[in-house]
Amino acid sequence: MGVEISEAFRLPEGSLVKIRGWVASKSEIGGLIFITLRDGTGYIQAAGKRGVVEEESFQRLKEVAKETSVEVEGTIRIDRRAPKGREVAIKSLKIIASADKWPITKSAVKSTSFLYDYRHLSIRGRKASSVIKIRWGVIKAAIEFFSQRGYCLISPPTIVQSACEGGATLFELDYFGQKAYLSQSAQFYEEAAICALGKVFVIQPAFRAEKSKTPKHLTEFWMIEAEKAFMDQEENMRLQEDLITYICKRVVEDHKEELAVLGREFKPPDTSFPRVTYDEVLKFASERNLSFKWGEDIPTAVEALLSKTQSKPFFITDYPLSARSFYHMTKPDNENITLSADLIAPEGHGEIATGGQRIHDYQTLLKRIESQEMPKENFRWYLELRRYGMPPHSGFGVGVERLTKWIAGLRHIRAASLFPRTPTRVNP
RNA sequence: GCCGCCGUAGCUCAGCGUGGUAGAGCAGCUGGCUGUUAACCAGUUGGUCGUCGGUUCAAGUCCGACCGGCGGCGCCA
Repeated sequence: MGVEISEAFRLPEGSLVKIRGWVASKSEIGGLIFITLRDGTGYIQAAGKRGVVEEESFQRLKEVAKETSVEVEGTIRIDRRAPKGREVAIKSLKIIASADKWPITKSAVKSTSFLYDYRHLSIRGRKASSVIKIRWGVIKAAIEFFSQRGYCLISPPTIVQSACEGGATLFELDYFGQKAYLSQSAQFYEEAAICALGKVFVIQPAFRAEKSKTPKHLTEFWMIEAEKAFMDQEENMRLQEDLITYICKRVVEDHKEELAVLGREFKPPDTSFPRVTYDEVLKFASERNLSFKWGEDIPTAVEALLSKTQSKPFFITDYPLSARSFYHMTKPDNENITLSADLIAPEGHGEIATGGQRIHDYQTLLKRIESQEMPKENFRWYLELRRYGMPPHSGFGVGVERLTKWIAGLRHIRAASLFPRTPTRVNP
């Protein structure tokens, strides 16, 4: 019976095993051939000695190329010379599917563009696959978190006509002759759903047609979003703290090995993240000759510098309305400042979440849409929600790949995506 | 959208300043090696020098345009 490699590490010495996997590496020393097998659960060395291996199998072993898929039968042997002190002593080897010359070489790993041109193959690498597993850990933990708190997962459409963010960054498509767009956020649909379900969350892709060539932008990325009725901005920030803290803790518990492969020493933050107001950031910037105008978005350099002074995530609160989308509620005592916050990761990783309290009053929202000269007809249903008992409510969105980038300590967000979509890359 | 850098073998790069018949390492292939961990040793295959145009007796090298990628900014999440 076949065993997985992770299981083979738990079996006693001498166990007869059959392992199916791919040849991750090979080295030949005369009548002794080593192959490293990989099956998605782990790596194990298999050693074939002439005379011990059946002769036909030994010939196949000599010919086998990197990334061939094989079935190896042999016995577990404890041997300190083997990686992790254990290997399979090969008795026989079957070739399941042969492989051409493998293009991902030692020098190829130096070339970002080559690795992403060959992403369909380079994801087999130890580091690439570890990141994908960590990303799964992030999503899995988020599902656990919301599930424990009684949130309902909803799956809104990603083909939409109303834009949550600015219209300039929408991917337009022809929907049987009508204009439609790829969704930038599920937020509007969550707002509709909370009046049916109370508290909801979403895990699905979002699309932004921004030609942003930075280490933290993808044109297609996944968001974890949540929205809750009767929740104010204060409770909203606490919810984000709890979520991020939970995810970090769970990923560290479940993915020690993957983090080690990446050389990442990650300490999960304890709860209660610092809060900095927009005005304090402005002051921080002007003290360092990086000043910007009140009302503008915070420049990358300022955010990065601030982020490097922190050891855990922190909120930037009280953003000016001019730097925010139309639906944000403003403070009761200042209509120029929104009840919203960005959550910034430390070590210069930058923004990982944004949240805020939404306008729940019909007239206020109508005035806001009109004052920003937005196409009212596209927001008809969104506005209409405010005529049928819409309570105060808040929510937020976390970028899955940005969170993964921080936890895994990645230099670029594209490494957190299986097949990243960036302004210069839509294939493979 | 703006600024900068780069396109030469499957990969990483040298060659370009001062124009004159294309180089190295890695990978592959062949042979050797019974404990490799980025193995080692010997041999060897492999080229539309991104594309188009210009200058010149002659262009990988000089000039122009374009295309592609990377890094950063802006915009944004």
